[in-house]
Amino acid sequence: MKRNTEKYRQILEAAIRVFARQGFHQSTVAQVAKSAGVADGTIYLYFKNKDDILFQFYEYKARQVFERFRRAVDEATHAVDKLRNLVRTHLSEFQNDINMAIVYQAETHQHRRTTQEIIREMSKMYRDIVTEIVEQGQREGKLRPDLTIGLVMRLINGAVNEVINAWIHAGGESDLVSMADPLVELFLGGIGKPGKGYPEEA
Amino acid sequence: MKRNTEKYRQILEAAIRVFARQGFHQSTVAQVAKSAGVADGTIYLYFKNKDDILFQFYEYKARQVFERFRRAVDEATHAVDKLRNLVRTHLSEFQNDINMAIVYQAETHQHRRTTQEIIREMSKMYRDIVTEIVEQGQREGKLRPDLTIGLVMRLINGAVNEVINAWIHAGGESDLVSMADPLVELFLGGIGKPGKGYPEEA
Amino acid sequence: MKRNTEKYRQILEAAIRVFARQGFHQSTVAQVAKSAGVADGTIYLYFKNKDDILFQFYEYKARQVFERFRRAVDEATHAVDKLRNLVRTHLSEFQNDINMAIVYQAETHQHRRTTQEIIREMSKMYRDIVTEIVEQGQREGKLRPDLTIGLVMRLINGAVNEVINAWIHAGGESDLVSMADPLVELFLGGIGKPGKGYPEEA
Amino acid sequence: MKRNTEKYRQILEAAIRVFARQGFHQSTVAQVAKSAGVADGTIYLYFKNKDDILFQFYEYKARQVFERFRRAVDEATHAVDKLRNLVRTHLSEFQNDINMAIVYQAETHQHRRTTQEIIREMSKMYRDIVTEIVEQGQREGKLRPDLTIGLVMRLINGAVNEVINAWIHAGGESDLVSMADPLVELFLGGIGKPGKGYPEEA
DNA sequence: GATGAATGAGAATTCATTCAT
DNA sequence: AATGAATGAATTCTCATTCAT
Repeated sequence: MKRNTEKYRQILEAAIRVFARQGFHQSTVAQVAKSAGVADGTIYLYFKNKDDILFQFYEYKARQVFERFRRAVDEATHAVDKLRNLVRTHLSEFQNDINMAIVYQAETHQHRRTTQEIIREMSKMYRDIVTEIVEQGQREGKLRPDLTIGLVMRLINGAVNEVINAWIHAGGESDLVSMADPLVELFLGGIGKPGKGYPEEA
Repeated sequence: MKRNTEKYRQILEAAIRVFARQGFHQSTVAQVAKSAGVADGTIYLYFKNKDDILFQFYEYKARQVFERFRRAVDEATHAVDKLRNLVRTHLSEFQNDINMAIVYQAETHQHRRTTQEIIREMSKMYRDIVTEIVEQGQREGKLRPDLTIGLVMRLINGAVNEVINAWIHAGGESDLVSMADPLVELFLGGIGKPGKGYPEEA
Repeated sequence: MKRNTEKYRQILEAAIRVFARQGFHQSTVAQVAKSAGVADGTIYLYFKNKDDILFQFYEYKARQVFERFRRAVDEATHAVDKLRNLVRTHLSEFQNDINMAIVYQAETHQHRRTTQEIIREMSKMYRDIVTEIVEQGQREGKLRPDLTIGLVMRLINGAVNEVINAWIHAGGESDLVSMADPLVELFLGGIGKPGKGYPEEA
Repeated sequence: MKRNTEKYRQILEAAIRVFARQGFHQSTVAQVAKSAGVADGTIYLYFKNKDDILFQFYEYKARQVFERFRRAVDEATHAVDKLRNLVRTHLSEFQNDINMAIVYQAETHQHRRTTQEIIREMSKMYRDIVTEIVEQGQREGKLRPDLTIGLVMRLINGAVNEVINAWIHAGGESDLVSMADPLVELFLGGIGKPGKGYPEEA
């Protein structure tokens, strides 16, 4: 069960390619093997079973992505810049690897026992980042003081995910990253006309 | 292939129950039959095949829900109230039928040929509603004039979906509808502190 | 289990139609019922089960045909005329009812327990007719005295069946009966050139 | 989908055995697998599906037989000897492999889409052989000059098939090949008494 | 380590037959 | 007698997984 070998990576990438095209369930181990250029049995030298491939996808690919979110956020000083970095990185990472994006979006909502734990962990990572940004932003006086962290996280993550989904559905052609700044402005300012009672009175 | 009979409804509800618990793919027709209290073969008197059950779920259940969104929105006069009704109804419909919610959230991201068309149709319905709200809100001077409809739709739909997902993951115990107003306020006012440069200058 | 009623005949005819188009096995009882304009369950008021429909086909249709062979043969006085009548009637009966012809030719070679007995019986009828013709023909000095009855029967029946098969394969358009006299001449005279050593020396 | 392997042959032979005993339709893939001593799934490594087994039977077994007809005919110089070789080989090939004989006779009259093409092809092969024999025989002055090829082919093929069928029904015990020469004499001389008006005047 | 042939459990689906109405 | 909805046994086929080479 060697990880970090060239063949491990080769199989995992092939799997993501195949899963992206057909969905995890519609894909067969034989297809993954063929796409990876190895024999069917070889898969089992690197992965416990088919489910484990998906698990490793989260463990090895998705986790990496989330760690880059962390790093991107850390590169900024102010909360609003951190937020901008978060959204930008989120979009650019998914744009850079559309197969990863497709698999992530499609399989994350299936309540699989195998992946439940790690998905929860990544969700927590995201929440931690947003929490940090919100609290710092409030200290900096840049964000409203009455925010519910959980709700803000859902607002941000939900909207970004939805933008990614739309991009996938459209074929992944357009420039996803260019949506980052408009999105952030929307997060910050909302859709209500300023000075019209929303939401200063809240 | 009788629709609208008692047995049809009975099987469809059973299927949703089973799919919600195990996911569509992990569920067998035999399980659905057992849960519906009918013989395996009976399923095929009402549904073309297993995929057709999922299709009918969208056609018969989800479509109904989206039509209720439409009606709820139509009951309000002003754009902001329409938005509030949309979000409230969205949350309350899903809260009222958690199995429907689970199946909808889990299966909508799978790019199944069978369901693609109807999902796209519902997505369009949603976009039409948001478009109407935004345009009216702008005419009323309540919403910012520089909004990109697509982005606003993703903001709203994405955030609401994410809230629903979190609720599902938490076991569906809490009161989902109570999140409606806070969410709407967030949409309208954003998270930025008013008067701090976001986004009045835009 | 009423026979000889109008509905019995109606179902049997429908069955033959359906079996002719699709083969016995590929046909479903539901298709037969539909083609007969009755409910599925009604079939079982007239036939024990699906196999019984095929059995009744032989019992009621094919047997009738073979009895007409008998009668046609009896109408002639001389052996050669009897033979001619046999072949003519054989061809004309099958030409008159192509569905019967198709089902008979297709299903007779399947060694079904249900139909074995009656097929054997009809085979015996045929052999009796041929035996009679041959023996009479020999007494009349018109047929060679050294014939093996079994072989003659196979020659005649086999050739006639083959002609019918070819006709079916060709779509049943051409005039089958017109092959009768040429066939009989072939039976009588063979394909060898007379006086060239065949088969007088044998 | 490896052909020409030992296991391929093993499964095909087992299938023919099972089909001969029960008929193609009455046989299950599981029975074939068991009879071949392999697992059910193994069948599908060598055959596309159940129908393909029957197709391969024609492609690999029956075609071989027909090619032996060709070769046997080519070994003779004179038309009548060619005819004799054809009939002898036909009977001896079927006698040598009674299971093949049973399956061939039983399934050839079912108008299956899968096998239609190859059966037609073999039928054409047979017709070509007969045509060649007849034309050569006429040139040699040994066969009547007024023969209809199609009819002659049906006479020969039909009679031979009928002889084979009778042999199968009788349990395949008797010596089939010994019927060859009597059959050929019958073909050549017919059943009519020479000099009695059949068919010298034609 | 790598292979890929073989396995056999498991699932979808069909359809002859029954039986309450 | 007639119906046709319901049944569930039976069958084909798939595919994750194993293991001898």
